[in-house]
Amino acid sequence: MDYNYDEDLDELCPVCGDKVSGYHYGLLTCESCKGFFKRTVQNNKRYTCTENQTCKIDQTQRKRCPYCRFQKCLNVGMRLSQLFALTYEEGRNKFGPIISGSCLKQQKKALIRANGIKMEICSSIVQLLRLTTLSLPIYHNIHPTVKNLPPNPAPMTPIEYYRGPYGPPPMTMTMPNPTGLPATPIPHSQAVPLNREYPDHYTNIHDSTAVCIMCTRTYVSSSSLDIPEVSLKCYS
DNA sequence: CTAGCCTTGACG
DNA sequence: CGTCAAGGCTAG
Repeated sequence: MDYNYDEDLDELCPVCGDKVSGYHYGLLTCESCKGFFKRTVQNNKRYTCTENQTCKIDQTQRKRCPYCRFQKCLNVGMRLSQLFALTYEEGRNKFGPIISGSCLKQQKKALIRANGIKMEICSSIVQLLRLTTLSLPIYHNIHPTVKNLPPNPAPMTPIEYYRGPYGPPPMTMTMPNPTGLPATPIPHSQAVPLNREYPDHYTNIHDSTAVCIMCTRTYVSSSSLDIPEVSLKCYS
């Protein structure tokens, strides 16, 4: 439970409320939810909920309904790195250390300082920031199944979540870059705040707030949240 | 099956 | 070399 890679990670898992052990599949989660998400996707697990698919998931009850747990994993924003790896060269997720590392931690701390907001909202913003940094040409090459994620909280099975046009690839499969785009950062002129066209169904944030981490430009926001520009990275 | 610990590989 | 995240391993 207290296996911690980083003493700084004193926050709670957005899925079950356990102590986070680091960034896993796109956001700060605990070790158990990381493993659960891994097993679920890896083995194409199919769960069913014996209740109303609204089971409460917390540290003590997370074992009771894997269905609702997995839904919550998706709802809070857990994603395969594959989606992000598409934006860089193929192979291991190289996006993670850039977006998920100290950069985001710093961002989150700044958010908390600036706005006094808590973990749940932070996760949403973190997720929002991710989505807003994908360039449109690359976004179009993300598999439609992932792109057309159903509205929250529509249920989704692991296989639906993960299925590709040629059948489910193995977990460790690296996706070739279908665009032929160079494995280089995207110039900010091409970086489009995607949530304007494609609202993030999993964060419930549908305003037009968008921050381009490629150029530190903060787009007009209809949100009252003040997103600081700390740690925004410019690659151009 | 769950969850904690370990190993591996990428990156700065 | 240190850090980080993904995946492997295994005790319970």
